[in-house]
Amino acid sequence: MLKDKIINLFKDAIKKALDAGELGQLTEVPNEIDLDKCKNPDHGDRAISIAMKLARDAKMAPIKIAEAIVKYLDYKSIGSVTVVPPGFINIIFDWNCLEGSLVEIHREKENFGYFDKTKKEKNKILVEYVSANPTGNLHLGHGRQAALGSALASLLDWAGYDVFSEFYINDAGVQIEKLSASAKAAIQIQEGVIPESEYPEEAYPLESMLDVLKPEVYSEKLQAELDSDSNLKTKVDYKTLDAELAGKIAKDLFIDLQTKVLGDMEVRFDNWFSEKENLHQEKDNKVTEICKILEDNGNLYDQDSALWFKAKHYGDERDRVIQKSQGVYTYLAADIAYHKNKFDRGFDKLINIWGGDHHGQEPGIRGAIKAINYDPDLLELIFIQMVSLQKDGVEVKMSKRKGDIVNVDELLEEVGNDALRFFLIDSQANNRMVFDLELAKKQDKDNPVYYIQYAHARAASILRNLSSAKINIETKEEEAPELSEAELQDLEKTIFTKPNEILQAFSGESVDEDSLQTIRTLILELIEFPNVIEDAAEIRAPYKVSVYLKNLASLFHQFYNENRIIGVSEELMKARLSIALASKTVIANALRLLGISAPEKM
RNA sequence: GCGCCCGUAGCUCAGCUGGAUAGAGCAACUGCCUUCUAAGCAGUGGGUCAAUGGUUCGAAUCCAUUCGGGCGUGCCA
Repeated sequence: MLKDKIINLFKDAIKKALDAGELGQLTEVPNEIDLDKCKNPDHGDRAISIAMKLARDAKMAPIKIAEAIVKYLDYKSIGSVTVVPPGFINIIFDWNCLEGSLVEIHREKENFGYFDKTKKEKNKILVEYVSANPTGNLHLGHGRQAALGSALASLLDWAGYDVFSEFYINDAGVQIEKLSASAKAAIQIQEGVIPESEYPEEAYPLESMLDVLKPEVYSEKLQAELDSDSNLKTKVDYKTLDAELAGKIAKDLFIDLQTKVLGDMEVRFDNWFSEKENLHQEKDNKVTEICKILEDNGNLYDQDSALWFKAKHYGDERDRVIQKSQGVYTYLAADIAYHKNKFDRGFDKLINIWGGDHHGQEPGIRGAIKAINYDPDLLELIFIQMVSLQKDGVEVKMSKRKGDIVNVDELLEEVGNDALRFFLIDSQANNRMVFDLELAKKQDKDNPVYYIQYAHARAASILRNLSSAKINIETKEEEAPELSEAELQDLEKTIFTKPNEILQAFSGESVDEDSLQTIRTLILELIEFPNVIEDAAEIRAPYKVSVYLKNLASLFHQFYNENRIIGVSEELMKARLSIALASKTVIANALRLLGISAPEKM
């Protein structure tokens, strides 16, 4: 990568300047040197501000440091540099250098930006996200977690991590009991056994139960259950319906529904981790085991006939109940067991994506991890704040209250996956966001998804048109295509591997300065892609990729408008084509990373 | 009350591990289609970076305090 090359050149220069004793009291080469973008293109392509940062330690004026560094800098292979007060070192790349980077994009194609996994140590990451209870459909909040979580998993994968994604199914405990009561009542209402007025108050919304518990579905499942259970051919008796069975059916239906909705969002997990099956087994119960470990460590105590974990000792604001007085374990107990299980599977890093309203649980789980002698620093929590929906200009707050839920599948149907994912990814996780329904539905330039996809489609259409025959408007005769199929196939070999020829075409033509600057800016942005991935992965921020894409698309449209490709000299055509195709490659890669389609035609 | 998060253009947001003149998109207004997709481009207007103080060569960015908003503060999950 060009960036690494430049940083290394600067490190070498600083080392030489140090050895020559020209950097004052500075004693060592800095570990980190940032390569900054220039806000003003007149300043150059990239800037280094290390001289200002070293000024304090060196006890020298920044500009003197910059001059000393440049004196030893071998910049010939990248271009030219200038030193500007108060101490910026500005870099202007020469064409060959930019061209070399373009060739790299063409060479790597769909792998451009994808980092080698063998180069990273300690790179096994588990990303757990969504983890909705199997007691209802997925609402917009889950949708944001799904979009961001899957985009993050993908981003980390691109950045060279070995990513494993997981959905924790919370299929044990009180919410399942509540689901059972809800499901039983919902079925009995539909069978006329009880009136709707008798639907329990402390139950999940009836409407959401009715969504999955349809007569033809539950009757078949109940009958199947009955048949497998006995040899008697009896009919289902809805009056004596077993709540647990009704709950199990509802749970399975909700898991199926969630799986389908997530699949429609291009969200797939490596593992669906069932709490019930993995932690609450009859034999070798992991939750009781965790309590025993905590007890042996002296981290538990009895009070009011409940078992308490000494969370306060580990930094929480108070102690937490782990087993209620009636003997039931709390959510925390299972969660500790789950985290122990994750650690025991040998990941180097655990990332949990939680709803922002769960942030109060962080000290508790961290404390517990410490209490069972695992390293809480390996656990990273990402909190995703609420999404509110804007409809007809009015903001409707999302909450779990009855009737106020907007489900992901409805949104998917309304705006499509590309727009849904993009909008949900395109903002920082720990900021609340507003989902503008009308904007997401728009299929025009106002909608950033279409704007980006359109850039890709435009690039694709150039390629298509190059190799297809044209009809002359005046003579109505068919003319030969610009490139034959064979030439098109050969494109990469013929125009993309000769670094000294591609961009020189521009200097031979009467290309105006603005157009050249557009091209420079576009190429610089294209080769920025791997850096964007690295930076975004580092701070776990997929939205950086979407922000990058919007900017890149804008630069491409600008380029497209200023530079015709078909109908110019062959030299110029190839030079421009190489840029258009590199753009197509990078846009496609970035969209793929985000789980959004890159259409060839729109 | 305490804890966490947020506050940048009318709206939605970038920029925040300190760097050069604070940027996009939408909305408003003005140009550009006989030429590769106008789902586009070019241009104009729009700011007390919530406020105050501090740190320093330099602060939207870091620190403190204040104000405003959200969430949390259960033997719920």
